[in-house]
Amino acid sequence: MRFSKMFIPTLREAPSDAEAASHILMIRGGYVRQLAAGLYIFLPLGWRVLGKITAILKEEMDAIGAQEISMPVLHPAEVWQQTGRWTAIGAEMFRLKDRNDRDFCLGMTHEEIMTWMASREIRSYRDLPQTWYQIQTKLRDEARPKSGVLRTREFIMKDSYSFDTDEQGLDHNYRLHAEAYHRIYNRCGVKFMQVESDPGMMGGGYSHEFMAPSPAGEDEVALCPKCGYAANVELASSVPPSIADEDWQTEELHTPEKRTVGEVSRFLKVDPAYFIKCVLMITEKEPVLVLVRGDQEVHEKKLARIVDSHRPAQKNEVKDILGIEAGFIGPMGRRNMKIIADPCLKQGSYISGANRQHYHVKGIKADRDFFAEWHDIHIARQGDFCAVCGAELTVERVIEIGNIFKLGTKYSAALKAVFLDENGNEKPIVMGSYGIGPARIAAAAIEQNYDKDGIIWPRSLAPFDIELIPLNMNDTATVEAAERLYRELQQQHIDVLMDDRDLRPGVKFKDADLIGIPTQVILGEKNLREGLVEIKNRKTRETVKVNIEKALDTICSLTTT
RNA sequence: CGGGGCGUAGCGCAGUCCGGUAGCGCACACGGUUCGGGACCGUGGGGUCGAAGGUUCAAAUCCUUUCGCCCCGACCA
Repeated sequence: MRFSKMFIPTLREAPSDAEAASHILMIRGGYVRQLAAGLYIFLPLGWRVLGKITAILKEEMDAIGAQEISMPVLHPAEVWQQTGRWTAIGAEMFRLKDRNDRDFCLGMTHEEIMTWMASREIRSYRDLPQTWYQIQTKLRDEARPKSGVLRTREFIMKDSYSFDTDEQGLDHNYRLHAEAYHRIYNRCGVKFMQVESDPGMMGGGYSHEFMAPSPAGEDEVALCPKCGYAANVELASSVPPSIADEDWQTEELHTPEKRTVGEVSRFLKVDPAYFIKCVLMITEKEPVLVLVRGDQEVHEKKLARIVDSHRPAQKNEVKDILGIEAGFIGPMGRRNMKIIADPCLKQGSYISGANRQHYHVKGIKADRDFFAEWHDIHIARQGDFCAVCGAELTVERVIEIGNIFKLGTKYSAALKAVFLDENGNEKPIVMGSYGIGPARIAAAAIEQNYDKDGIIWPRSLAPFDIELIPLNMNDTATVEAAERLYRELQQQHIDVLMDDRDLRPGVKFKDADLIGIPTQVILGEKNLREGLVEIKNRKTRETVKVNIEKALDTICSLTTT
């Protein structure tokens, strides 16, 4: 490809509304343009990168026996109504009506439609197992699209779905997918880890996420360096650092106008870890008192798994329900109320609200002064200890680049996707679903590999294998040498971009670094007179001069390793 | 959905407080000099100042409404 013919609108300056490195560089490098919030156009370079990724996805999916198909993006409401997700999912689903006033939605994912297909055609255990996948557009009306291509309202996803007769079959397909994902990320050159995750709205009991470590990520994972425990902090269990047991007598303390743990802690000069943080939550059934240690915080998702939907009580609700202002509520004596407490409060003696205006109580002990249901509900933090082996956990920020779910029979039961087993018994198909976002892989690859001058693509994702840079387009010798090398490289099926623009060398160098093709071949007048060209590594900036006759071989050996 | 910020030429910005009819850099076009890390000189084109309404002799600037975009939070397969 000739640079002069290709649409590569590079930008000298970063757009003011971009923050993440991948966002800035994809725009500056002419890879993408934004149409509206969360809607991106992939320009030729960007589309080539996605093409590289989807090619890898197809190879690895095909290799585990998955079959590529393609499903509509426009879905009739009925199918989603049958699984209950038409109502379970809120504003995040794009909904519309056709001319006959029939309800439709735009597909956020394809469990429903895949299962619908299976329900129509799968009859017998002999038809199973099956794995179907597609690389296709999803639409979600995200509350907050952000970070360029990382969180968008429309995006391409590789989604596969496995159909099995039993749990063993599902286990097998789940494992095959996990292994394929490992190969995919390795081939794409992104650093990643597999962690336990919350299945959330997908339902089913078991799922993992694949995470690319990056400060630009939106998720956090807790990792144990010793035993390898790895989980999204949404569900990671951890043991907070223990505190010395204080043998306090129960006593009320006057704490005028001191309401938060921080305020009372400073006022009494006692570490926040010796407090019980006490929050009133309103659930559908009843108000619930939620307790964590003063230095910890409640994790909404962990709590949601126990009490379902809930919200913090308003100030006036606290007063109505507990009869005391929010700053002074405590667990003591609240026998006829549901209390959920974090297990780290079982031991020790604590300070909390006295249920009396401007007073706190010191010396509160579990199972004496209050009685609770014990659940891990605190947010796992750096410095907490592993619940499995006791080693110190680290917490890292990550980009979610894939997930795998064991769905079980949730969708097949709802949509009557059933088969007859060997004994003629009707059973629901056992399903799994598996997603990967190619644009997120591309963004993660950039977040993990860039410098001040631009992108540094892993070879497997780069839009071209090499960039040829003839410096002076007015020098016949340069142009002839470049054209010859260009032809020869193409004959070797090496993807080559030749910057044949009649521009100053500086501009070409800057653009080349920005675009980030891993190998640059520089043809300068002086070197050519000695029969030499330069081969430069974008990442290390190391340059070797080689004889032009040997350039082809050298480049070939670079691009194949 | 709550909080904050920003909408002025393709991009980055100034001008808004204090009203007087729009400017800078880059990019673009043409001419010339240049040519190994985003050159220089000259000439030139390009803007309903996000939109609507209002105040005023006069609005990018003041007031009201509205739309869009970004960031933080909530939410999120």
